[in-house]
Amino acid sequence: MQLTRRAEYAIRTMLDIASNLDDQPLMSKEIAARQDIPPNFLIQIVPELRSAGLIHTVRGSGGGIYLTKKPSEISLRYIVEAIEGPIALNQCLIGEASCSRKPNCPIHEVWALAQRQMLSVLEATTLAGLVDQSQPGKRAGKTSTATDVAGKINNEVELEV
Amino acid sequence: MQLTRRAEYAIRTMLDIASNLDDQPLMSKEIAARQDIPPNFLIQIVPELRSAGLIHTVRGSGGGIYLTKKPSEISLRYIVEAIEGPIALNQCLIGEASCSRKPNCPIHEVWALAQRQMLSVLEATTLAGLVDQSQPGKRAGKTSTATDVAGKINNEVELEV
DNA sequence: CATAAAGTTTACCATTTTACTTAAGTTTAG
DNA sequence: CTAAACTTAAGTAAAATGGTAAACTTTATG
Repeated sequence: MQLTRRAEYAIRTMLDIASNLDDQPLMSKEIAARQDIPPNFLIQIVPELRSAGLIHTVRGSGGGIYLTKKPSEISLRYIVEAIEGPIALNQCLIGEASCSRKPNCPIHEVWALAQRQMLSVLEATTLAGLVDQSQPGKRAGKTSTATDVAGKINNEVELEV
Repeated sequence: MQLTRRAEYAIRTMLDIASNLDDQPLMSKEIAARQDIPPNFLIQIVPELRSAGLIHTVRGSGGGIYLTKKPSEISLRYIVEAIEGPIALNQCLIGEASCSRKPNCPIHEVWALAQRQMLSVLEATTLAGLVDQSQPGKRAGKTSTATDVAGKINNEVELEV
């Protein structure tokens, strides 16, 4: 019931790159040092982010990592699922035919709702929003922070049961 | 990031007992058979529910299990935490001093919000509500189903960031 | 009072996941 | 050509997961 370290490190890495204002790619080692990530662990995570299409990597001297999309287009959910695969708070929420007790299992419905609530936060939160929150003052335009999301959730997020 | 089988089985067990209209205690074996739980696994889970104060157990012939509280007073969160310990979607949400990156870690804030959203569902859902949902027709008075909760979440649940 | 029914306790087990570490590549700028 | 940087593939110790099994205690009932 907990985020893995891999995924947490992936989020920190993405956030570190998004916070980088220069155009030159960032080295994995630098990111690891800044974000308290075991460097040899991070170089294992980087290829996964690349396979998921979240980053580009440049090999060789002077190489490094940069984002493939704008920070405002990358949600936390997307990063987590790139590392851990689809989020499912209960086994019965995996795929369609994964629970023999459906239909009419009230337990299933509750977890489905709990998961939608959680995902709505992870989807509404983008790297751009997180950068704004850690770098106030520099905030520019339409991004989304946890505080913003908290206000929105109760008004705008669609809920269906 | 997923509920353990232990906790899922614990929920089914509690729901099975709450659905029982007789006054006599239910046998662990019967519950296991009805709820698709490996019987030898369930007899390991039952003592944990007892230690947590959720059920009373009666030993010896004619013994069995019954609830210590009214189904309307037992939330899903309570059952899950009885088995798995406190829920924490991210390591940094465990206790107080568990994250060296606080304060001002935007990642922490997002997970805290996501967790509150999830917990609000698990707290608002009681065994009584679940019983109602699986046994329509017999519904009596003020209980809470997933559908009800979905309606409530956006209006009544307190959110602070 | 014997016995079977029921929960209790403890120990064990195989498999998978987690969080890393290590080492031998490959690519590319300079 | 060589050092910087990512790539690939193993390996590994510890913990969690999902069970199974066996010996034990308590209690109703005949």
